[in-house]
Amino acid sequence: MSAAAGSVGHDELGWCLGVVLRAYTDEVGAVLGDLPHGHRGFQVLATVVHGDQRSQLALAGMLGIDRTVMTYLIDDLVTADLVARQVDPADRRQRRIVATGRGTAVLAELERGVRKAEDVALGSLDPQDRAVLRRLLTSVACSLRQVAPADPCAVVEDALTATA
Amino acid sequence: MSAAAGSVGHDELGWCLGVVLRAYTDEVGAVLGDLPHGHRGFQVLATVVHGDQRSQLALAGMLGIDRTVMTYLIDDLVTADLVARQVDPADRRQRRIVATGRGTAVLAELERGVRKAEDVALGSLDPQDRAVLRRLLTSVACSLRQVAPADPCAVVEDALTATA
DNA sequence: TATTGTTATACTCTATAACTATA
DNA sequence: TATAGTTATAGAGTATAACAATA
Repeated sequence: MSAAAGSVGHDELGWCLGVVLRAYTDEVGAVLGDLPHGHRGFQVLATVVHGDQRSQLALAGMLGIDRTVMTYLIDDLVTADLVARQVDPADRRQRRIVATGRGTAVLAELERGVRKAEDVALGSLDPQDRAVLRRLLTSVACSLRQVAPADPCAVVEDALTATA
Repeated sequence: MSAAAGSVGHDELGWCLGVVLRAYTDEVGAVLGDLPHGHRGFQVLATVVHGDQRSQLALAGMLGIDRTVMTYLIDDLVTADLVARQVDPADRRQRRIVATGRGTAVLAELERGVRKAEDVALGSLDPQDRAVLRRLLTSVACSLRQVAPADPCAVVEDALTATA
């Protein structure tokens, strides 16, 4: 039973995920600059702009962030004039989070840089393998979060066509 | 520009990696039980047993853990009688970390459970896609950490043969 | 002088519980 | 009573700097 034979060494999902995620946060962190709360603030902003989940609780569930943390994140995004809180008229307990004009513009700018940073993190793969990896990861993640594969995760099909 | 068209929503590497890593740590955490420091303690133990990097600094570099944290991790693994510190005779500044007999046995047992937990986290993929994802992630991670693809990352080839 | 490991400190992220306002 | 959001607190995880031992 040699070192390369079994489930040993660096063939370990946790190690791989950790290494890649660290590379991602390092690369993306440099792109995001002074955005409040770095890549987590970015994810919140992106979900607000592109997603359909807009209550703080729905955002927290989608991003795997505790609802108590979401309060602070959104506080600082509001202070930075990137998003705003609106009381939901249908249920006055809920706050609908909407992007400001500035927030939408800033996000569009940041997303270009983030996409480049992502490709740097995956730089050792050729474009085809990169697309396959993105597709598989997106599939697993959407399945884990039980996101309807119809709406936002139709992106999976985009990755496929981009590969071909 | 629909939600599914551009680089939007859940087609985002950071979100995918975070979701999958969270699922991994949840599943694996249950398997590891009272192992000191959970999945990080496991990774240290696995690297000690299978890897060839054995100084604390080398372990820290491999696992992306700060060297000051590595001190505490190894302290507790030593207390649990899973590893031991030995002064390197060739360089008395360094400590060589070696597994105890109990550490080796415990790791072998845990690795079976961890492998199952990993497959649970990737459960939505069929076995072939799962192997492809493992192969690509391992490739990226080894490249990022500049691990010699010869020795431990020859596992990549194992994943390929397992796929075929 | 540089490196390995240790210790102390602080900062970020996260988790829990108590509180409010609405339903 | 139950839920959305807030606040306060404590716990992990991590990063920085200062220190001892060794090279």
